[in-house]
Amino acid sequence: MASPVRPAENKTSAVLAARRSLLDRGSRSTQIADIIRLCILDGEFLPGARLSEPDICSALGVSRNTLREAFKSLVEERLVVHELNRGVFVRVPTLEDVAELYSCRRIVECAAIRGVDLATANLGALQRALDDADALAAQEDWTGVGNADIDFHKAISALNDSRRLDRLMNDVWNELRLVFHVMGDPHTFHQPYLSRNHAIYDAVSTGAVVVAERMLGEYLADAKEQIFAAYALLVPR
Amino acid sequence: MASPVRPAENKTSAVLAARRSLLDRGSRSTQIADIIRLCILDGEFLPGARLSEPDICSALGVSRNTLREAFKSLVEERLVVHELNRGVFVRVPTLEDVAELYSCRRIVECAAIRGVDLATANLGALQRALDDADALAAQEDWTGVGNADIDFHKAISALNDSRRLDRLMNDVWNELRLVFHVMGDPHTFHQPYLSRNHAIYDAVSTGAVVVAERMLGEYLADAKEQIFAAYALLVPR
DNA sequence: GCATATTTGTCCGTATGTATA
DNA sequence: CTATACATACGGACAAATATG
Repeated sequence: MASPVRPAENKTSAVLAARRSLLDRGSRSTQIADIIRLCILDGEFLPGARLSEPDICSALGVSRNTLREAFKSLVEERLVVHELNRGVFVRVPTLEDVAELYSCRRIVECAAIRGVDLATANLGALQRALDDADALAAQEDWTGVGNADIDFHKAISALNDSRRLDRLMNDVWNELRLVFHVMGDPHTFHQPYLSRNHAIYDAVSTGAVVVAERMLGEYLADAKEQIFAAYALLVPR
Repeated sequence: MASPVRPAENKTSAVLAARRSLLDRGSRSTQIADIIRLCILDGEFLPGARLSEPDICSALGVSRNTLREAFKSLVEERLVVHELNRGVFVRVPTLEDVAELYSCRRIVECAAIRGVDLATANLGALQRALDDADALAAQEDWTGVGNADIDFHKAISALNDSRRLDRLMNDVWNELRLVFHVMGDPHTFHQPYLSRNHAIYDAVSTGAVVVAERMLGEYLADAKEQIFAAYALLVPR
């Protein structure tokens, strides 16, 4: 049986490993897409902002071809929109988008709860997200609480055990981040829901899946209503 | 009411209209992606096939840059896979992919049935797909029956009234087409399920959504089992 | 195992069309 | 309306990786 760590063949292996961590992630266009994605999610590029090809090319030191390949990926992820002959812009989600985002959450998260098998399911990620949220709430780090809330609900979706649905929900949360960026102060929205996450977890972990699914459905309906009302004041139509 | 053909303002309008029909669909890379997508779905490029840049460039008369942008979209749609420094290949779905495909179908289609509101829902598309399937079955056009089966189940998903989920399921069906292409004779799988589609429709349209959802769940479990068993003989692992 | 040919990854220059100040 | 800036698309170039004989 192979040892988990092979003896180094020569002194370059460390160097190669270091390069791996940078280059193994894929082609340059993939790396560029990763960088721009982070800038958008962090709010450095806000919804509606134009992503100028010449500016970003010179800033990142890549050619237009490479950048345009990166844009294609981001368009498919719905983080940016491409207007023919006008360029690429960070997406500004519509009210309808918000409604659909919460439809997705309801369908996928509720299906995960409903289908949970306590004999095989690993609830550790849920427990961990709740612990994180509690600790961060004690420090009054509400941004951290918001992120832990997201982790908790991503962990719920992950109970479906489907890489494909994980990817869908990742895209959903990314687009919700755009919504939060439009609304300005994002994470205060999550704080009041912390105790409801605890209640949902308790219900699931004790096998009361029907109760848990109902609570989750109400949670999402309330959250959607709150976001929807606030967002309606900020976007046209 | 506007005439379907507006009076020509000048002689160039016809030329412009002709160009529109080609160009209005988006950038050239988008058009190229559309063409390649159709080739893959039609089985002209089979799973595992390599998509050579020089070959396709010369065949379609576009530059490599444009083609590579098209590839990026198709990668994101999961129709092709990109291997660094090796090129682009039509995806060969794994057994696990098949399982996840049917997980998605179960979750999204069952949610659609469960959430249906007969007061507002439009079941016309379901009825139409069933009528088509019946007519085609009478002609023993089993490929047509298969396509009508797909239409019926896409129409079920569409009851969720979410563009986002429609897109997800479109990608799911595209990937299932890859599975069918690997299996050779695809559409005979659909034929035995025709009567079960009728039963599901009857249950939904009479308001028996709980019954309908159970029947749909069993339908999908059976279909998954059949495909899974056949596919396991054809792909490694 | 090696030398060669092919293919990919990336950049640059440029011509053309489109949008905007 | 003109001028400017920008996006679109092409073709050529070269290094690096891969496939082939």
